[in-house]
Amino acid sequence: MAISDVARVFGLRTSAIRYYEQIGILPPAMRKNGQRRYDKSALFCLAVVQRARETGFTLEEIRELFFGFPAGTPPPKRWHQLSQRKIAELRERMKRLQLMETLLKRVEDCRCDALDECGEKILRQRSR
Amino acid sequence: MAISDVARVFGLRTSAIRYYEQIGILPPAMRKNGQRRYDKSALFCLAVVQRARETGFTLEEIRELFFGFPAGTPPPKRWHQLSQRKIAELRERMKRLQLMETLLKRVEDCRCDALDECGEKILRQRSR
DNA sequence: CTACGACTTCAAGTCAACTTTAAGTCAAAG
DNA sequence: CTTTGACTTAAAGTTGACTTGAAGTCGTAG
Repeated sequence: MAISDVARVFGLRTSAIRYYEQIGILPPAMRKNGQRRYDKSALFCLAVVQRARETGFTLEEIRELFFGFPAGTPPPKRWHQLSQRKIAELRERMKRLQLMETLLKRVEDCRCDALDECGEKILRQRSR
Repeated sequence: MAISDVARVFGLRTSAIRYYEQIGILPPAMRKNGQRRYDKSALFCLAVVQRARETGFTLEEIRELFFGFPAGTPPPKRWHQLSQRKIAELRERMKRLQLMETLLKRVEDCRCDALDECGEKILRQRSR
């Protein structure tokens, strides 16, 4: 499989795939006339990367998933460890979104005649 | 009020305040010996900016809030219009977080012996 | 032979929202 | 007079995850 095919299958740009290889989260691809060719195990690897991205892991965390454990550490243990941190992070982000929602609703109650007045009210509220 | 006082009151760095001024979402501050001095109305303005940031608005959207409407447009109308877009965006982000949560939970069911196997399963699942 | 399309590398650019740095000004304190 | 500390500016750097651009290589079709 050529890089453009892989890109199509995974919905990625070829540049992204090269980038993943460059930063070392994909192993160097086999070459045919200097061009990358991908076999099943390369696809499996990329599938893991993509799933991890969808799950919210950063590329750095994905590197950790692959290389941050003693060789032979089983995947469940790896995933679990990374998940712990991620779930906490997720909760934080949920809270943040909920705060934003609350503030958005409060915005709808604005009856001010000028933006200065908004600022005044915000400061008054905050100092209490 | 000097810039450092304003920064302390608002929990911002002075550099952030200068930056806001630079990009035009804060009006040029009055000067005393070349140094910025802030009066009430400047504080009100910054309060609006900060509240909008907390609410999830980008600096670009805040610029819109201040300058993207015909002069004299009352704040409620301004806020409302921006809120509409933002609420939709918020829903998208919530959905994304919920997907991440789902995927995180699924990760916990991993029983694979090697990461390659994870990739294989992901691809099998996806093709169905 | 040449043109084409797809690939290659490496460096640099992009985005948002700031921060950091370098070099300079100023007023008050010692 | 000099030092100190807070301020000033403009420009460059930061972050993460890529993308884009320039310049070059390859195999194939005409």
